[in-house]
Amino acid sequence: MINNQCNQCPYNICGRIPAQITFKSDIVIVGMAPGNDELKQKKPFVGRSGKLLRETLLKAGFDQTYYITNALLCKPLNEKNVSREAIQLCRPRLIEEIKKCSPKFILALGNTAISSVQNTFSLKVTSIHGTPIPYSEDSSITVIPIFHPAKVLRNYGDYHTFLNGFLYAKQLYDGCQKKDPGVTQYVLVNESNAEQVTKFLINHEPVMSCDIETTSLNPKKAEILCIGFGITKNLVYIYPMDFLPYIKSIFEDCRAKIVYHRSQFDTAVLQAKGINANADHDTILLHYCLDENVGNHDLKTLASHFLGADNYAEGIDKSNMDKLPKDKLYEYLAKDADYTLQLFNLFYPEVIKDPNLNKLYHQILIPGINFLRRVSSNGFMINIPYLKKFKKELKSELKQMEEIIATDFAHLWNRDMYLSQTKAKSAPQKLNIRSPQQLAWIIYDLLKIKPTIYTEVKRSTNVEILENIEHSHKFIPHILKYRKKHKLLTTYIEGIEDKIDKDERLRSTYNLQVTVTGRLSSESPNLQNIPRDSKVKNLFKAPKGYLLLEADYSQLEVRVLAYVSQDPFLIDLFEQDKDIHSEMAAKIFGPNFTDKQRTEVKSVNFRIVYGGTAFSISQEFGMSLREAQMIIDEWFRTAFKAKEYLDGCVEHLKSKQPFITPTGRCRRYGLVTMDTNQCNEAKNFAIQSIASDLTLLSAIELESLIEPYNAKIINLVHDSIVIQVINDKNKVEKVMELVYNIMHEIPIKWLDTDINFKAEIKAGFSWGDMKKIE
DNA sequence: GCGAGCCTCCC
DNA sequence: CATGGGAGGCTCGCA
Repeated sequence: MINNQCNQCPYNICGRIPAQITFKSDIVIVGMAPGNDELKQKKPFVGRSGKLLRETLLKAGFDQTYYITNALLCKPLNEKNVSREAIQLCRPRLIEEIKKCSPKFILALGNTAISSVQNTFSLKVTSIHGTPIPYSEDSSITVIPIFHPAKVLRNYGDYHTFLNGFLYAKQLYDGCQKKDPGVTQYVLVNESNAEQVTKFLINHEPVMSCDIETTSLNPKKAEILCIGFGITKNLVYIYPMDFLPYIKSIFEDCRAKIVYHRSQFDTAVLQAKGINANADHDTILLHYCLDENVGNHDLKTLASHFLGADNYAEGIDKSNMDKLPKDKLYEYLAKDADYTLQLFNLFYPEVIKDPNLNKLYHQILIPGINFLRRVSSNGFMINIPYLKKFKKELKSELKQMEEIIATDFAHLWNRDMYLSQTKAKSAPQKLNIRSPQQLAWIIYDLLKIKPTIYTEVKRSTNVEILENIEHSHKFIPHILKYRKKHKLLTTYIEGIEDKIDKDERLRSTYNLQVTVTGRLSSESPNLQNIPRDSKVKNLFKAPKGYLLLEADYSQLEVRVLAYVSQDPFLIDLFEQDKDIHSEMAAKIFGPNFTDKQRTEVKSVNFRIVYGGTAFSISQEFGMSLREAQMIIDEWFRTAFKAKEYLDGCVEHLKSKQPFITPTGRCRRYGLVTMDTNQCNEAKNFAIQSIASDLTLLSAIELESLIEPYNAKIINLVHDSIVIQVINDKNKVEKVMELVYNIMHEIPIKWLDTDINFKAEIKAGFSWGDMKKIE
């Protein structure tokens, strides 16, 4: 099938699959391009992707009568970035092939296939996955975009979505109706109907959706433009903001439960306007219960996947909604509210029929999301004069260091040599010290330094490598120092400064639906990765007249390991409140262990719960593999039940059954690959998950108990709770006692165990200067 | 302007 | 090949 087009194609030299014999088929499957296996066998989809594709087709109920081809006949030079030119050149051939098959459905796998089939580069598989669209060449044929199986093999969490795509395709093939969200109608509230509509909404039962449109994505700055209430499929009532008293009365008196999508934002905005809104339900959390694998639970994506909604948000800028004409704004709001309610009616029955998910949703996620909104709203006080001073210092130090690069190290940069010796397409006149590519050229090509350690990234310039070659050139330590300071300035000084509110407080967004294990995530800014360096932590302070308390669960994950494995050695250790690092060191090295050995064991104690290997330990401490292996073997010989537990997790993974924790968390591995990464994840899941839930549950429980003592929770970091409390001796003592007791009791209550969970409390006026309190 | 890749910070 | 879970800043190539 070589034609004139091929002569112009950049991939013409790479080898191709020859023309296939076409045959009539109702289903045509279009992939991307051949890989090595495909080229060898001269057939599309014969490798790992092909195996997964065939298995999934079978699982979805498709028999063997489909025709498989690719958007490209040749192997691309760079699979991650396929040339648009090549797609267009190969397209006429694909169209011809499809025509000969005369299919009813085309399954387009991945972006390259979709681009070719639909003759456009604007469709992305992640947003239109599983949404049927008419074929660009013949609208009587339906195209269904689905992930490329290679994507699923790289990220097995996508398997659920992938399988759902095929299942839906099969339903359509069998003649089922397309999903249809219906036509959303809205009633605009005005002077004449406000009274009546409000009364109607207040008496409506049992559930209604609520969504608001605002002028900003920051709840503190956002002005509400309009509020919509969805009461039944396709029917939404919209209040413009002139009706605030009516709106208020709905939130105060309504009998229905209110469902939001990403309730933190809407309820925070309403709270800022003096409306006491709390989330009864949240579709983002419901979907998270049903699928912890997808990181994105965006309303638009869910509405498209589950309701068959079109791309109704196209061209709408969420941060600039006041620029939108009113009719467009209302239509958009109405759809958001309508789809939220429709999704709720779809997801909620699914969640409550599973006792674990039901418990997780009602007892943790819903109380949790309202709690986290309040933690965020409390905010963490920043020492602004100190921040300004710190910033100035760092800026001048960085400038000095850049000048040294420009003068003393100028000879290390040769633009032309760099361009000719690397694949770089462009390069600056002066060296950019922040560019890993340029740095790699200097280290590996110009200076020809050979690091003695291995890294996953080729020609890496990361800390490990730089420290390894620190003495090879005086330029290297300079880079290390620069990187450190630059990180400090950009991420922790400027990144924080940008986000301080008018009242000198920093408010992070805590997400409850991001991680697969149930840990929280924190963003804008991330308050969970503030450097331990006290110089940075001292940016965070207690307000005047207040004190900071920080309560940490000590060795939380090891204690959870003791719980899940019921290991007698570990349980006994915690029961007797002994120092786990010393006890373990004594078991491994005998009673006369050195401080260095204790440090090594301490590190192993933490790594064990992540599935750490002898290799990584030997790298960290520069010991032999044999020595590292000995430590691990002895560790597991001592805590043999822990070993059994971790091995059991791998067995459980093999069984393809979900992992479930006592708090109702569920980890489903749709595609079980049994690779190292997945096995380690399986070992770690319950430990990390239970540990983070214990902290969250303790914090939720504490919130109302410490409130009478003028104390508020202002941050959470995985196993620690940061509290601000009025600086009054009696009140501080009372709060500390409560914290200590609750953190001890929550595991007893939730895990039904007598394993001794213990908190450690520190106090201070500044986060970088906290002293342990006995 | 966007996304991938790299790097660095946390538990 | 070789420890799990995150956020975010920067560069660079592409559109």
